[in-house]
Amino acid sequence: MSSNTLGVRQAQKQKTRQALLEAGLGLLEEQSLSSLGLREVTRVVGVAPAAFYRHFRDIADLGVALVEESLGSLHVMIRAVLGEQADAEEVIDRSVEVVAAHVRLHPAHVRFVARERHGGVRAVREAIAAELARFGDEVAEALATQEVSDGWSAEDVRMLAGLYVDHLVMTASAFLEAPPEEERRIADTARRQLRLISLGRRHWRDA
Amino acid sequence: MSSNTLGVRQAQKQKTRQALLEAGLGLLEEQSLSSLGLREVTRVVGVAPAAFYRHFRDIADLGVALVEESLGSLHVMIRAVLGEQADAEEVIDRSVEVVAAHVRLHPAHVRFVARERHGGVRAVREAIAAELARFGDEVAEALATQEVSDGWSAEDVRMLAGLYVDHLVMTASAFLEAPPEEERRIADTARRQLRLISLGRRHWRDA
DNA sequence: TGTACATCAGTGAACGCGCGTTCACTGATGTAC
DNA sequence: TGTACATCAGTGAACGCGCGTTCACTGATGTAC
Repeated sequence: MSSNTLGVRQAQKQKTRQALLEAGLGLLEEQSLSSLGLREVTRVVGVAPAAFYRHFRDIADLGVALVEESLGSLHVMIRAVLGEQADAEEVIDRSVEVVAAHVRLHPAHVRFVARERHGGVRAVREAIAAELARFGDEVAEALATQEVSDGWSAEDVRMLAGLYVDHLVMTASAFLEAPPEEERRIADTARRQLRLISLGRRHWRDA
Repeated sequence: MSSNTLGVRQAQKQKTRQALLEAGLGLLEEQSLSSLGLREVTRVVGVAPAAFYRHFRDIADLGVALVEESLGSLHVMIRAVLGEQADAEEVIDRSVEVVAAHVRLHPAHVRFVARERHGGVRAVREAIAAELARFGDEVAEALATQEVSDGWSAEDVRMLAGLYVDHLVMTASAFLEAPPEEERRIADTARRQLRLISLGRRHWRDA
């Protein structure tokens, strides 16, 4: 075993773990984490129920792992959008496009986060809250560097970031639940809402 | 049996039905509807499991009944706040107070709506969506009568109403999850967010 | 008011089933020499 | 390179348990006369 590759055993273990995560995510499209069964998950993967315990303490533990997998990618994505110095209108258009694309690419992850954000498993709720708070901090950081934020208190910038994060989650979940023919309408509403928020932002200092 | 009172039998049936709803709501504080068991509910009420079927077809059916109970009262409440012609700042303060009071008074109902809005039971998700859409329509109606909305398209007013409804649900759920000492901070953030939205609203026509 | 019959909310026993967890095990992979 | 031993991911059988649903029933309430 070389130093930079996993041994065959480790690699196989990771593969099984990943398969359990994917099976769980798939089964969660039609139920909540608090009703997901350990045997259901292992049945889909094709391993014995007892094998589950080699990877997770229980289903809640698997849920926490899914949180990291689901929200890890968001950071990079939105920072790329917000980081660019561009016209406000362009940033709004790109943001909504990025959200729509993300939902199309990772529907199960998005559903998982929306569903379990207020779901019945405390550990998972807390993991999502922590991850979204971290995400909000990053958005705030990006917003703070923009000209429009001159003279804003850190608290106010963070409040605005919270508004954006909540709006993002709402929009993503709206894309998810809607039939394809409603996608344009949802994107349009999301853009107008962002435009209104952006307008309020530009007049915040004068108020 | 007189014409305006229920017979003893009907009255007793309603009492049991209500007890089942309350027991279900109580049990949902620590789990999701999709894992709630019919036997759990009847056990709390103290009736035989089979008695459940005299009132609901299954647990999803009980969930739909809980939606109506949970969201029926909102309409009256917020219309009272928005109906008054008052200073924007006053309306914001009163709105946040009303939400905080509602959460304090009906925490279980609020938790239920937040949790099952994106939960694992389709019929309940759809019932909540329909109820919130109806609520959004009412808010839009109230907004349309205000001076600030002069020159707004119906679509734009509805978009703004959606923003308010989502914000309300988010704020209610934030109050719910937070410890008492954070209530002031949450209320403060909610007020500032509403202030920013209100600001964007006032400048919408000029944009 | 009194009687005879109908209704129906709630009972309690029974059913087959899938659940989470435990345990000693197997056999491929890893390590030391 | 070859050998002897250690590790440990996954097995398969077993357990006790609570689940949703069915059914014929009981007895209080309701209705007709």
